[in-house]
Order: sequence, then C-alpha cells, then structure tokens
Amino acid sequence: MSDLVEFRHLKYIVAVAEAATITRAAERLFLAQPSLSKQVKDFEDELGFPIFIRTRQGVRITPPGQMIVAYAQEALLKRTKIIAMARAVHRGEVPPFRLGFSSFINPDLLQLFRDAYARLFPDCLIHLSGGDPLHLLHRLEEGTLDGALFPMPIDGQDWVMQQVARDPLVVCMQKEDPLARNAQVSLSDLAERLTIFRDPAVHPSAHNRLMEMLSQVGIVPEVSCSASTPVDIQWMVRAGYGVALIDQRTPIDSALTTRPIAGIHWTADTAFVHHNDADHLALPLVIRFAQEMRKSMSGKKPPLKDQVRPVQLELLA
Amino acid sequence: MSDLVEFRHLKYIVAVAEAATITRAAERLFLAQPSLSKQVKDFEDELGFPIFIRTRQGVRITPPGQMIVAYAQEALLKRTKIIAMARAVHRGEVPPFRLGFSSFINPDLLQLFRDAYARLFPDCLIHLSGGDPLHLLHRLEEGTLDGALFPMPIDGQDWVMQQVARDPLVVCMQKEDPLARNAQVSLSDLAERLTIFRDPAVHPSAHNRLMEMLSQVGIVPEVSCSASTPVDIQWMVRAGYGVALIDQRTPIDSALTTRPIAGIHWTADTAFVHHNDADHLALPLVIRFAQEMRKSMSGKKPPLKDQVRPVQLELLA
DNA sequence: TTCTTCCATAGACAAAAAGTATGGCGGCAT
DNA sequence: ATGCCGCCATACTTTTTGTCTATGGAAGAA
Repeated sequence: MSDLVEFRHLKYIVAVAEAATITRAAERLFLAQPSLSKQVKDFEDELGFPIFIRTRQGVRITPPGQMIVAYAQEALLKRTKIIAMARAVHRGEVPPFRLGFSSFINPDLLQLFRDAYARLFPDCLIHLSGGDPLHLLHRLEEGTLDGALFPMPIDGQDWVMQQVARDPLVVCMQKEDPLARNAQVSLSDLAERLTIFRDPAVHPSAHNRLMEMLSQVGIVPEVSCSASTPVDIQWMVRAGYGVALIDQRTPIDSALTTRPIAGIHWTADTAFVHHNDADHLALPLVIRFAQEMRKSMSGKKPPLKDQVRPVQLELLA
Repeated sequence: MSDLVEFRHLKYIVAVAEAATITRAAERLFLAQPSLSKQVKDFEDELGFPIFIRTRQGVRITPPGQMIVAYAQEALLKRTKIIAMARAVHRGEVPPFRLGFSSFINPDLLQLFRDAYARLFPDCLIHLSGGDPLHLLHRLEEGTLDGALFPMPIDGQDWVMQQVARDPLVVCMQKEDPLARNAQVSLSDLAERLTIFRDPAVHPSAHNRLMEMLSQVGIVPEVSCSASTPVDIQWMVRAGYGVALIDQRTPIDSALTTRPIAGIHWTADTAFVHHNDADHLALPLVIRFAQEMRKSMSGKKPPLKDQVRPVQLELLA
C-alpha cells in the first residue's frame, strides 16, 4: 500500500514545495535534477495522485499534495526529535520528571501516570511531591516542578492543562449510617448531613465551585469541619462528624461506604497541568500520554454504583 | 543526522519487537534472516545505541529502544492514515465539514478555523450553522454536525472539547457614557449599571458561571434585559438600557466602546467541541489544529500579572 | 555429545537510487 | 521571428545498497 513511501520522499517533496522548482530543490539537496524528478514521480505514482502540477516556471502544489507536504514537514521534525530524545535516554541524560500531585486525586491515576512514564521513558525517574494545589502551582511557576496532577478547576492563565479523569462525586458515610440502607442519598438528606469538606484554603476555586453546585440544588451547607487530605476527611466521617463528598474512586476506610446522590451527576475532574514555559525533555510525550488518558477515560464511563476499594498505593519505588 | 533512518527500518524493528526474535520476524516479513539482522544493525549504528539486546533465546528490547519502537508503531500508522486521507481528498470524497458556532464567539476565530481548514483540506467545503449551544449540542449528538465552536463552560460527558481562545471580558457602553471617561470601570459602577445579559436559556451553564463570578465580587445583578446575540446586546446598550459584559474581541458598533473592569481579569473562553463518537474524515487533523490554536493563543497572552488572579471559566462544568 | 535454535559475518547478485547526456517546450529579449 | 534561457522529462550508465545463500559460533536441550 504505502510501503514504498520513505522519509527520503518526504524530504524531497518538502524541498520541492519550498523551492517551487524541482531544479532549485535538487541543488539544495545536492542532487541531480533528473534524480529528484524521478523520485517525486515515483512517489506520486505510489500515492495515486500528483503532488505537484508542472508548469514552465516550476511546480505548483495540488490540494492533496498540500496535505502530504504538511504531513511530511511534521513527520520529519518528529523523527529527529524522537531520535534525539531516545539518544538522551540512552545516555542517561533525562533528568527526573518532577511531578506534583494533590492528595485528593485518585491514586490509581498517579499509578497510571507512573506506569505510562516508565513505558515511555524506561529507567527514567519520577520525583513525586504531594501538596495542595496552590503550593504546587507556585512550584510549577518557579520551575521546581515539571508538571502536576490535581482537581479542576484551576485558576490562572499561565497553565496548560489537560483533563485526565472524571469520576462521580459520591457521599461518604459510615457503613452503619441509616443513609447507607438506601442505594442513593436524597438531596434533602444530604443537605442535613453534609458538614465535612476539603479545607477551602487548600484549593479555593474547587471549593467555590462545589459551593456553587450545592447552592444550585438549594443546599447551603454549614462548613463545620474541613480537612486537608481525603484520609482526614474519612477520619472525620468515621468519628461521626457527618458525611462528606468524595471522588468515587478514592480508596476508603473499611468502616466506611459510599452512595450516589439521587438525581445528581456531579463529578470530580482531574487535570494534568504544566507551566507554559516548562520544557522538560519528556514533556511533549507526557502531554500526549495525558491526551490518551482523557480519551480512554471518556470511552468507558464509570457505572454509577459504589464499590469499596481499599487500595493502598506505594508512593515511591 | 537521522537521514538514514527510513520507514523500512521502523517497520522492521516493530516486527522484531513483536516477534521477539529476528529469525521469526524475518519470516513474518518474508525476508532472509541475515538481511533483517543487517538492517537492524545499520539502524542501531545510525542511532548510536542498541535497540535490542541479543540473547540466545532471541532479543530483548532496551529502554531507549522501547521509545523508538513505540514511535515507530505510531509513525507507521500515521503514514498510512494520512495517505488514505489525501487520496480521499484527491477523489473528492471528503464530505463537507459541518461546523456549528455560537453567535457569541469571536468572528476572527471562525475565520481562523475556516482558513486552517482550507489549508489542511484544500477544496473541501465547510457547512456552517449558527445557533445556540444547547441546540448545537443536540445536533452534535444526533450526528448532524461534525464539530462546533462555542463559549465555555460546556455541560455533559459525551463531548471532547479543546479550548481554542481566551479573551478578556470587558464592559460595553455608549461612547458618551460617563463611565467611558475613565480607563477602567470600578466594580461599584459595574454593579449599578450592569443590566444586559445573554439570554440565560441560550447557554445556562455559561450564564450560571457568570452569575457566580459576579456574586464572588459582591454583585448580584438584576437581569432586566437579555438577548440572544451580541448584536442584540449592543443594540440594547445603544438604546440606553444599561451596560453589558462582552468578549473584548467582539466587533462593536461605532457608537459604543469598551472598558476593562478595575482589578478583575475575567475571560471569555471558546472551545472546539465534538461528540465522542464523531468520525468525520477530517476530524483528527481538525483536532490537532485546534490544539495549535490553543498553543498560539497561550503564547501571546494578555500582559496581566498583578495581585488579582484572573478567574478562569472552568474547562468542564 | 549431538542436535537445535538463535544471531552474525561474508560474498554474490539484484534492485534501486543517483548521475550524465539530451531533448522538448514555452517565455523573453534581441 | 529567432536564438537563448530555464524548466522538466526521458534514456541510459554508474554506484550504492538491500537482499540472498552459505556458513560459523554460541548456548541450551535431549
């Protein structure tokens, strides 16, 4: 099919497209004009359509030819780039990727990220730093982190972000809680019992958004307890201070359980974020991997049923 | 540099990586084993590092080799894909791209999109449909649109979206308005005069978001006038009904002017959206183009860098 | 040991890329 | 006009290189 198309051909047509005549392109490539003519012609024969229209003054590009030339430019750049990166990996010149993460993100996600990184950059290290989003953003800004995973939304214009996960937001309660008898929690029950929150100072924009969502369904909760990690939140739930909203895929304490909210489909969204000016060698591939994560995530929508998954993640290997 | 690396090499190393022995890979490729051995070796010499470690049982891949193999697989797929697309363009088999857009998006953006499409798919048509986001989303869902441009945030889980623009939100007023005498509008002045809004029914999530941002700075506006297009909004401003918030890059009536809000950096964000299941031939390239748009946008960001953090319209509601 | 299964090397051959020579065709200046 | 120049195509030769066959070595299995 297209097995006769080689990088050589791509290089040639890019040169021809730039030089606008085959003769001049041949000079630029240190090639005899008939050699180049033939290569271009062979390429066109293989494709099944002309890339260039020959005129007396030189060549003019055809519409599908334009697509091919654009592709060729990109493919050539990418080839040299990947090879340079692989050489750097071989020489052990890839600095550790410094990844920040909020303790509120799903640990599976962090694991997924690490696995993918190990696959893309074998034998290259990841340095993990936990922390609250405001602090992590600051570190991204000052360049002491290369990227971070944390809950959306994220304020600011200097960030490039890529959503990588979306999980239902569910109510976390004691297993013996009367609410746990039903498959779902009603809004009115939630309104009455919801008292435990993530510390607003830890991630103000996410807190505000949650408050907004609650107020839209007529709940103006009393924020009587706030915690800076999911573990602390669960401790408070266990200690009987009330119920809390958590990401469905948070690993939870064995004495606790979760229930969805009736008629509501709120979600906890996670993004991979890096600074506009960040330039870690691995970043381009990491970003593309984050896009894959988003795609695979949107493919399999989580079924809205609660499950207890007491998984403990080993943070540093 | 890497000019000796050809698609042939990529194909070979992918086969070797899959077969785990050079001998079996050679069979699969209908090639003699020494031929394949030599090609792999030549490739490795060119790269400067081994892709495979030879053992008696076959070959094992090296860390940088893994990167190269992963790249090779992708590059080979992409080559055939692009060629197939270009052939389709040549045969005139590309159906028109049905693009929806909200009248509230910046017209430059639509033009940019159309220009890019014309560049990527020369001689291929775009069918444009204006409308309100709820209606456009419905059409995306039923498959009568291939993609759409409209203001964020966007509700729902079935969408793939890509932010493509971010512009400051400014106050639109008559040129003779007393507020126009100052370079900026104070929040208290805004609170008093802001009465004209986009019709909430046109894009409820965006309206709610705006209301939330306003309430965060202590403004609970009276929505006395609503309009379904920027033109109608400007007509109301001109007719003296009050002031309105608009995208800074909206083309405005000659009798009107705009002013930023003091200490506030709200933005109007635009996204390119398509359905999870959409599969227009051009979509992959269009999506990549949308990513470019985002990058170029974040490159020339407005030079605002003071104490008040700009509020981002969240990526996903 | 002996057989098998890998991979590497060497030399012959064939395919294909690059080079040289030449011709046609249409502008352009004389 | 007419002759010159620039551009591309074709025909044929040379050089490069990809592929083949034959063969050897090394390590695990019988």
